[in-house]
Amino acid sequence: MQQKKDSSSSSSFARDAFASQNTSDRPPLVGKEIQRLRQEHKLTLDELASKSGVSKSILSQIERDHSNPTLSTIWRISQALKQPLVDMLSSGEEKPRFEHLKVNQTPVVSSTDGKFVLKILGTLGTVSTLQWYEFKAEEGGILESESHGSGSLENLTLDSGKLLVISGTESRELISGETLRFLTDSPHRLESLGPEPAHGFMVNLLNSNESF
Amino acid sequence: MQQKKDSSSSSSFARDAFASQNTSDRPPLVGKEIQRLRQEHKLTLDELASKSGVSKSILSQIERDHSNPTLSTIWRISQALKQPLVDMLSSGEEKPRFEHLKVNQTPVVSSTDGKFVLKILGTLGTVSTLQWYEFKAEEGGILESESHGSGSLENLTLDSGKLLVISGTESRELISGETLRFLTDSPHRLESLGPEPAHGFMVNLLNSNESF
DNA sequence: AATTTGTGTTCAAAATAATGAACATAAGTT
DNA sequence: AACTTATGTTCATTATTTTGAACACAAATT
Repeated sequence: MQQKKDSSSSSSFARDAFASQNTSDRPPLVGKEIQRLRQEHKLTLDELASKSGVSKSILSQIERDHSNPTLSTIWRISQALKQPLVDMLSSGEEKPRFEHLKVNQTPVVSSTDGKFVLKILGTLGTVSTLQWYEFKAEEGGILESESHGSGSLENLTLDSGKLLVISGTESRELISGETLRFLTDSPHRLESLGPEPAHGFMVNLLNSNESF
Repeated sequence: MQQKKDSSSSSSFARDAFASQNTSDRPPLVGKEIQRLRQEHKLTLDELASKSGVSKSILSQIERDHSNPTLSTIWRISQALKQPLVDMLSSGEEKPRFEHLKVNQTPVVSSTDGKFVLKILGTLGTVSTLQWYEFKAEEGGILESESHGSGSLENLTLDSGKLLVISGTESRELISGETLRFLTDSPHRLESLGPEPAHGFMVNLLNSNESF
C-alpha cells in the first residue's frame, strides 16, 4: 500500500483519465461535465472558485479528472453551478435516449367478455407509484378494480363515448372530453354506457397523498 | 484555516449530524441511506467492506455521517449494494411528495398556426414533476419544446396518425398504436406527418431519474 | 459463569484531497 | 517588441479521508 508521494500533485487516481465513458466499471468522471457547465455559465476557474468556495487549483484538477473529489466538494460546485448534484454525476453515464414500443409490445389487459380493453402504457420504476393506460370499451364493457391502496388517485380523461364511474358509494357519469379524478382506496368500477365505444386515458398515482 | 486535530477521529465534518433533512443547504447525508441498504441486504460492516473494498472503519463513520466520503468511495459502496450511485445521493433529498392536484377546466395550448393542439390534463403539485396531455395535430402540425431539464422523460403514445419525434440529434417515426419514451433534456419537436390527424397521449416525468 | 463469536467503534498511521502562492502561457495593449 | 492582463497548471503544505489493528460490547455457546 505504501506509495511514495511523487513530486507532482497528480495522485494515483485516474492518471489514465481519458478512459471510456463510464459504464459502471469505475466512478463517474465528472470533470468534463463540470467544465462544460462552468463554461456554459461563462465563469473562469477563479470565479467558480470564489462562488463555490472550492479552490481554483483543485477545480482545475477535478475538471481534468486528476482528483477524486469529496462529496462536499462536488456538492459545493453543484451549488455554485445551480445544478442538481445528482445530474452532474449521472451526466457521463450513457442513457438510452429512446425506447420505442411497437404495437405488439404494448401489454394489453381485457375483461373476460373482451368488451373492456386496457393498454398498459407505462409503469414507473421498481416502486411503481405511477402507471398510465389507454382504454377502449364497447357498450357494456366493464372494468372492476380492487383498491389501489390508501392515498391512491385515479385520473381519467374520456376522449369519446360515455362512461360511468363508481368508487365506493359514489358515482359519476362522464361524457366525451371530460376529466375525472377520484380516490381509488376502495374497489371501483368503470362501465361504458355506449352507444359509441368509450375511449380514453387514465393516469394512476399510487400512495400519492394528493387531495383535490 | 489551521485546525487542531482533536484526539477522536471525528473530523470537523458533521458532528452535528442529525441536522434536518437536506434541502440544498448542505451536502446530502448519505449515512442513513447506506445503512438502510446494507441492512436490507443483510450484510455486516465486515461483509460490505470486503464486497466494496472500502474499509470497515470508514463505512462505520460514513453511516454515522462522521465522514465526508470521496466520490470513489461512495461509488464503490453503491456498486457493492447494487444501487445506482445517484439514487443513494438523492434519497435524502426532498422526494416529490405528490401534492394537491387542481385542474377544473382543461387548459389548451395550441401552436401559432393552430395545427397542433395540446390539452393539459394534469399537472401535479407545486413541484410539478409529472404532467400529462392529450394532443391532436393535423398534417404538418408542429410542437416545439425547450429542454425540460436533465433527467426528464417524455412518454408518448400515438393513438392514430403518424408522428415524427426529434430529440437532440436523434429522431423516430411513430405509427398508430406505438409508444415512444425519450429523454427531453434537450430541445425536442413533434411533427404530425399526416395524412390523417395525429392523436395521442403524453406523460412527462420531470427530473425523474428513471432509466428504461 | 466463563468463553467464544459476531458486530460495530475508536485509534494511530498512511494516503490523498484541498489550499494558496508561484508559475506558465496566451491574448490584448501600449 | 515589451508590458500587462487573463486564465489555467503546478508546487509545497496543510487538512482530511482512508486504512488496519486494537478495542468494546453484546449475543451465543460451552
